[in-house]
Amino acid sequence: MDEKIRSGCPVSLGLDIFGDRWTLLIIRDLMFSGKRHYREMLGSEEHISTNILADRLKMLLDEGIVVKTEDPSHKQKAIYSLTEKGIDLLPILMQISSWSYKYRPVDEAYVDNAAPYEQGGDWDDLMTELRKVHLRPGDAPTVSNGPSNT
Amino acid sequence: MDEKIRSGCPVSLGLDIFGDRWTLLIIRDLMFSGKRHYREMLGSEEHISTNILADRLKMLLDEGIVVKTEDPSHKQKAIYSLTEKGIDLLPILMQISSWSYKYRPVDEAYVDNAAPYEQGGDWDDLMTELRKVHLRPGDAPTVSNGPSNT
DNA sequence: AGCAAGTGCTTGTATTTTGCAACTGGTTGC
DNA sequence: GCAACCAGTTGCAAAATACAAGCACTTGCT
Repeated sequence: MDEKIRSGCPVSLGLDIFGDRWTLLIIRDLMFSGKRHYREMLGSEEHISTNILADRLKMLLDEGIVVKTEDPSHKQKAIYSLTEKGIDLLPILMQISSWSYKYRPVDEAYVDNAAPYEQGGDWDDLMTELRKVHLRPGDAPTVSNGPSNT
Repeated sequence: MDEKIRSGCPVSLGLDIFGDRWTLLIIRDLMFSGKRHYREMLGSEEHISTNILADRLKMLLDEGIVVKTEDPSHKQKAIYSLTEKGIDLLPILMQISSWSYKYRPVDEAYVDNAAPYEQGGDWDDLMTELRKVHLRPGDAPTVSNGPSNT
């Protein structure tokens, strides 16, 4: 089930998916904070509501940006991972960060991390790293989420 | 008059401003479609509502991302221009486009334009061009809207 | 064996934002 | 002097969001 498409413009088509206050923060958690579980993302400092998080994760699964697997250590635990499509969102997050470092009051706690994310940075290394962590080959999703199930 | 800040994270700080369905489309209109007037933006194919457009333009003026000047040709006409801060959003739009070209059903009408926007493209030339068109030196905003920040 | 804490959510409700359509006060061209 | 155009504003319904509980389990501890 595709979300509503407003036009064939590439900017618009991107925003149709992640043009909201929360979606890219979930991606950020997966990419940079090493958060892989629902409760961890709930605990991020922006305090996303549990129903919104559930809704967005469902959408990201539907879109093939994220996959869900079982955690062997706990039958109720789910591990969320980025797909290649999700990892490819990194340059967008990087450019947003870059702009914010220039124009917004970024917290000092983040400034240390700023260097590697600077313009012309080595995103490729970072993406390679993300692929290693998220894209374990042969690791098909074990928690099926039939597109558009209830 | 700062909008609500959820955290000091650079991604979050960016989304606090343009993390919605419409704001970046307005920037796109100013950047790529040569639209400089209210009515022109209203006419874009995504059909933004007039109250939303008015609201977002007000916010963008407050944030110093856009400035408003009088159109000498018509006393009621206003010209909207990007500031440097606004022009610096170009890399974000480019990365969004790039991702959409790869993963979304971009309309054929846009595919011709795709080439110059490809990865590693020469955004600098485009930004130089935008500065020429939007940043006319000594052209201070003639319609004051009391920006409350830098 | 029993219980508290933890798991990914769902449900219900109040508040906020959005979408839609009509309308406003003024300007301009003919 | 009048229709078309200008940048918006206003009012209302619908949708999205935030907040707080609750649910059906599983796990670790005793």
